[in-house]
Amino acid sequence: MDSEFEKYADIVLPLAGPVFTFGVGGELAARLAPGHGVAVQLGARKIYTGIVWRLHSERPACRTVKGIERLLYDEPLMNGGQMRLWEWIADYYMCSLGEVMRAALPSLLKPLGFSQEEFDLRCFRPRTLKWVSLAARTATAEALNETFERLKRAPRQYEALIELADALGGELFGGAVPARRVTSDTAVLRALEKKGIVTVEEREAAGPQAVEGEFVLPLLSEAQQGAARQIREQWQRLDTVLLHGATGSGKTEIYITLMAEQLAAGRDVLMLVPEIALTAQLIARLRRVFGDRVTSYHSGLTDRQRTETYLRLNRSRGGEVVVGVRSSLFLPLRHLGLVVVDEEHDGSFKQSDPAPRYNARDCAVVMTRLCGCKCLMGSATPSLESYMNGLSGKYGAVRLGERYGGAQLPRIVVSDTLRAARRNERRSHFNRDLLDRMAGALERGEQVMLFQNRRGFSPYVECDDCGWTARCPHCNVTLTLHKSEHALRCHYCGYRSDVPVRCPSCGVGTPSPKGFGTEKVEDEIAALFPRARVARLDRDTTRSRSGYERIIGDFEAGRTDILVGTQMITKGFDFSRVSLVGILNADNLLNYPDFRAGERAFQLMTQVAGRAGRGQVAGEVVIQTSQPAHPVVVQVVAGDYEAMARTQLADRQAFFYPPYGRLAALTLKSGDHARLHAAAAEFGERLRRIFGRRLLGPQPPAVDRIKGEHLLSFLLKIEGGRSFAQARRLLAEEMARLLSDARYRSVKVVCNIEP
DNA sequence: AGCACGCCGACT
DNA sequence: GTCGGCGTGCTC
Repeated sequence: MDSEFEKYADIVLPLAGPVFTFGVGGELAARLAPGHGVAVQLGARKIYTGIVWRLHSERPACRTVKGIERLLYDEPLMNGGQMRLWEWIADYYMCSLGEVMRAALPSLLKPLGFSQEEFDLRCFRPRTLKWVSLAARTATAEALNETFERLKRAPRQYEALIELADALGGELFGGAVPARRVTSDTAVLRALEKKGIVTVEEREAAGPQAVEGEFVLPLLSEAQQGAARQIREQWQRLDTVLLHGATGSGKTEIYITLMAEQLAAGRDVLMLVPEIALTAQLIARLRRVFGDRVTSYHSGLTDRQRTETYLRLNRSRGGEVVVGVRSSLFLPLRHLGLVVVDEEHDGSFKQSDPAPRYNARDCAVVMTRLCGCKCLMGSATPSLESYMNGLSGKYGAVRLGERYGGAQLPRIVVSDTLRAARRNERRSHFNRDLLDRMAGALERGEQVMLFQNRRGFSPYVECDDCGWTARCPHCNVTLTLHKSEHALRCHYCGYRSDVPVRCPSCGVGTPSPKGFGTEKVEDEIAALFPRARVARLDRDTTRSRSGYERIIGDFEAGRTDILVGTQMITKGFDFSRVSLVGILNADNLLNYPDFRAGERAFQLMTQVAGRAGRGQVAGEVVIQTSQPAHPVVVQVVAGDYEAMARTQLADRQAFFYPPYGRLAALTLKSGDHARLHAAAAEFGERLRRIFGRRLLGPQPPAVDRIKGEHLLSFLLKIEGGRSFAQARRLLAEEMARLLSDARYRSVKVVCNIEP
């Protein structure tokens, strides 16, 4: 096998490991190019998909070098810009190219670990259609007439031939039509083929074709036109611009206008959105403007659909509009002119598990350099990182003030839960302030949204006698009660158990639900407003894609009056009949133990508040909290983003948190508690010798046992001005040293860059 | 990812 | 005595 190849190819395989080098021989040597998808054998018998990364003539230093099995597609699966992006991600986020490959390619394009025969079956094959044409010797008027004579005794074939002649019109020779226009019976077709009357060929089913023609662009208000003009101006000097515009100020119309300009120049546009949740309404809107050019890409599609999209875009000649979640960053658009990152502050652009732990928003900025495109970020509540980049001049910054279409910003009321309780103005989890307003809104035929940042019925159950709480056997967390399932569930590992009737600890008391989640809110609201139609939107009710669409559809059409939900309801929905939004418990947003808690609480509350009063009715928002004087609450009420940014940035600066420093979060995991601690102590000591006080930890994270593994974490803060690249290099060296230590074999290390 | 290799527990 | 559990390490 190892007959010394003249050429070698570094192949990226979808594994955590390094690239492997395979030999290139025979006719492949002339055809193979970087970016090509190939099949290679790894180990004794399994076949894997790989990407040709680099061609060279250095024989790797290993015993045997295998040859590449075969080329999978004639065209390379990715272009140079894409390859440089993968490399940047692997370097910056400290992962392998193989891990990037896993995130980047739909799985039909990367079958892995199958036997030869199985592999061929799993490989993507484009859908084909049968096309029929007249065989050469039948393709004249006389020959055809003779053939009809011959077929008198086969009426079905006769009929099919008539259909074919009809469909071909004058073009008897060389013309072809889809087989189903001729006959629906494949036996008839086969008979005709066997007699040599027609020829049948498989043709790849044509994907959607880009349409030409004018776009019907939205009319921009004066403020919007001004913003669009400023963005264009800023793009003269800078690749990335942040558009900071209040909810409902009409950012989407600006995106559309700027997107259209790119399309007119023959370039592609990519629009990144936080979740599929958001895409439906947006896609519909974009389709009204750009028609069939719009393609969506998200996890709700089948693998085949994603693969078809990938391959179609790979061949596209420009003019594509792609709307998608973070992984659409990897789609092979060759003429990328603009990446729009909508709701850029949203945390779901960052993948936290598994590797690559990349942030698609930050990658979009890098892509401006790698692909020569522009980036436009939009948010009503920009991340402090982006805001700061706008201030410092690294990004352009454009502010869009007023609400679109004359709609008023909602009035925000803070309702003190402790005071309400003291005055006996609280029924279960609702202050009278909120209930009265809800009653009013419902009476006027308006809709209400209630936000509770916790799913399930109650986050824990506790014995009233002895204080026992139900806990997960695999994770160090309490189990959440899901009443409709009659089960306790772990939100970390999915463990389920029955709800105990008697306390398993003291055997006397009864465990009762404490705290509240969306399910309980739904229950109680239904009891308090028996005539209202209540629905719930969270991860539990949207397991199935149809569930999600039904709930949203019902609410949109007014078949539901009150919608209770988690973060899911905060994102970009445009329901014109919602006049009241309630934030049921702002406390657990404000008290979240994280340096971003303040920023996130502001963003979340502002985003939820933005759901109210988007139509003609004025909107109102009620925030229930025990800390009405909390600065973040005050800033939300005043709609004062800048004040929030000032106070939060002051805190960040004092402790070198982003944007004044960069973070790497390290987590050590092991089933063996003692070994974990020993490894962490040693690892920590070595890192501290390098990084000094820039290293925090080891400390147990908020949840220090997940799926039976104990966790310890470190946080590395590299202040601005110090080389983060150098820090990552040193960190990688220490991680490698820890991994190679035989004593700590069972310990795993996860590194999350800019968590 | 898959698989072979290797070292400790309940069975024919 | 062996079958088999999964922890560990390697695959060009």
